[in-house]
Amino acid sequence: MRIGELAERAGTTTRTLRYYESRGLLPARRAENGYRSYDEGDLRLLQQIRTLQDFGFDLEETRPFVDCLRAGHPAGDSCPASLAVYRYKLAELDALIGRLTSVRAEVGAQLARAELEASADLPGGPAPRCELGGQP
Amino acid sequence: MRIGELAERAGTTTRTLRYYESRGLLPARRAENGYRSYDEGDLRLLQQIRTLQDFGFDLEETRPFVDCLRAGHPAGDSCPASLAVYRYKLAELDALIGRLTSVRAEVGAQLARAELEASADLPGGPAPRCELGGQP
DNA sequence: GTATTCCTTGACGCCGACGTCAACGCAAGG
DNA sequence: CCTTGCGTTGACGTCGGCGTCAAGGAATAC
Repeated sequence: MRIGELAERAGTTTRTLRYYESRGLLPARRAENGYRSYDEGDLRLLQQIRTLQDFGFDLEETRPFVDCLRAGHPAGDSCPASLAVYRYKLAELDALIGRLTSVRAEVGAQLARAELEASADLPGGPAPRCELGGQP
Repeated sequence: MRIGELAERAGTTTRTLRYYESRGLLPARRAENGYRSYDEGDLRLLQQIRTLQDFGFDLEETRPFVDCLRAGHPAGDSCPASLAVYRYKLAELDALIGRLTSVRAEVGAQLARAELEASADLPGGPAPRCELGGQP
């Protein structure tokens, strides 16, 4: 199959495939007329790349999976190098999620505080101050 | 104060300050010799920007806070536009954290599965299969 | 005077994963 | 023959937030 068909079947673009080839990730055989020629195996490699990309893996990080598949293994993650990337990625995700979660808490707190102060300034007077048994 | 001092006091670089000015975010007065001149108020503005940047806000998203401070309000988030950015950012953070969390779960599951399959292939035979009361 | 350190503007570099355009070749249908 | 629609390579553009020179002026120390 040619580049356009592969791109369409994988839900990507020809530009992307040429880019992968330029990175040495997905080299293509060539037909007599110079056209790139792909088979079903290439589609599988490409699907592996795309899946990991969707997970947010860097392109380089997909390489062990692709190599693993091309080495004849049943799955891209059947090789130790792939597992290492999984583990690294998990640690990275945990760190990122942790940071974002604490940022979310901070921002949420700031918003709550700012909203309080705003509602305390707007109406007629310092605030309703609710009906607490304080200083009358 | 001049640009170097402001940068140092804010823990950033002169390049960053010039960049902010080029974006119209933190314009500077000029001394007679052409040097940029800042005061304590500018430091406050800059600190506001840096805080939000550390939270992951885009530079443009800090603009309402800076404008708010410059308008004389006690805090950068004392204005409705700032609160709107807070809310937008919270939604964005929630969406991102959600995506990352589901990706983390996916990757974790893939790792577990791949590790299982690896350990089932390596040793002498299909697996130890533990000592369960099964088919002897 | 001169050495040092600050300041000025301008402009290119970087990063990743492509998008987009240019200018061309090749194959097939009418 | 001509058009249409694939393919080819090459090269520049994108985005954000600066880093990193380069070439020069200004203020201070000695």
